[in-house]
Amino acid sequence: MARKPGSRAEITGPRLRDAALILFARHGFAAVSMRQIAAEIGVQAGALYLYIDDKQSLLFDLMRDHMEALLTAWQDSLAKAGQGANPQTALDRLEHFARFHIRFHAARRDAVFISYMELRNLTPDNFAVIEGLRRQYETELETILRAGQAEGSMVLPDSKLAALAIIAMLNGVNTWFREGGRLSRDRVEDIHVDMVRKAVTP
Amino acid sequence: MARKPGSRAEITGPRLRDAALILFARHGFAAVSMRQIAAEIGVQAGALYLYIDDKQSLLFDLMRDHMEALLTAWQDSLAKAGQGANPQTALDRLEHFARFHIRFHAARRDAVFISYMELRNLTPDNFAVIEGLRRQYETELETILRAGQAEGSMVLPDSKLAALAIIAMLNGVNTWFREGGRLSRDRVEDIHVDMVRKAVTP
DNA sequence: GTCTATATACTGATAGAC
DNA sequence: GTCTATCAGTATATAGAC
Repeated sequence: MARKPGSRAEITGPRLRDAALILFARHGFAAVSMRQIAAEIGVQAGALYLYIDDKQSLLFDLMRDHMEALLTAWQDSLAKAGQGANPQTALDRLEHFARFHIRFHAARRDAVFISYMELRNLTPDNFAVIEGLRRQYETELETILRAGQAEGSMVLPDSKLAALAIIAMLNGVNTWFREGGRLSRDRVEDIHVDMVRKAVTP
Repeated sequence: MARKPGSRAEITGPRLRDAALILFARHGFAAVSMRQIAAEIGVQAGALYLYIDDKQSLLFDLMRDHMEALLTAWQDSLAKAGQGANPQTALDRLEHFARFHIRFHAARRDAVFISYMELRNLTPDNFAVIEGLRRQYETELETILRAGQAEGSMVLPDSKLAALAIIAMLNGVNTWFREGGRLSRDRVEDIHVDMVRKAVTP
């Protein structure tokens, strides 16, 4: 009996992706071998190729899944916020975005890390796809900033640049925040929301 | 004659570091082979080991040199600004820091990239050294922010967190700014300075 | 579905000729 | 100072047994 007792195909695939995500985030895509991933989930290296085409498409799938989950979660969050009867101001929507961004990314640190750090390990075609998804997300914020300018509640010399700067600031949280540290997640969120609001108001 | 005509030891060492910096930034430390670096500067792989101990210490040296250059340049910039007779407000010093940060980093994109991205490829000992230098730099900004609070010109719930958030925002410039793009470097600088000032003022 | 075994190529680093 | 040659180890990916 070659098949290991208790082996189950329907869970090996997801476990492979989970293990790869963690290992890529920790050591980097190029530094992780297929053998390491296989060892992590208790199979031989050859068995991985039942679930993936090659190492490159494994990385690409992880990044695409993350970006699509991000965009979907944002749309869901928007829809939920829109259910209330009262219309939101652009500043409220900016705060909503900032809190969503910090929370979503804090819950998926490994995927975030990979999606920003391993872009250069994608083939040009795969890079273009991920880059497109990232732009889509940036545009969501930019739309809010433009609305704020139209309202007059925000003053921004360049809404595209402001969007990038705000996302960069919010992403910073991901590089150093640890649950259980000096500041609670809520406190970190509040402080960032405050700085972001002030940065865009007259 | 084994030695290549025109070979000069005094320039091969620096050329090795320059080539490694570019290749590591472009493809990642783990993805770059010693042979690639050697090919880039026109020598054989074995010859590299006349100038470095091993691949790890090559990475470490690049990162340490960058961080030390950053700290030295900041001290120089501070000294130059201090030569004027009039004392600077904390907000002026914050603006000075922001402009210095953007300019210094824009001029050394590859070194910056490596120093943030390849931390996980350092041995624990080497990591601790680089981390210490990075903290030193963060403390420079934090000192300015504390002075602003003492003056009353700034309102910050947490100066350490504010320092990290500001640096994160300023670092964002490095990931997308290209000379000759839609916005000039001065314009990008001005917009960031404006947002940073507003983010910390009451 | 997973195993073992293997093909082919490349890795970092060293030894010794010149 | 740089070369060639090489070592021992590892890489991705595949073939075929069970």
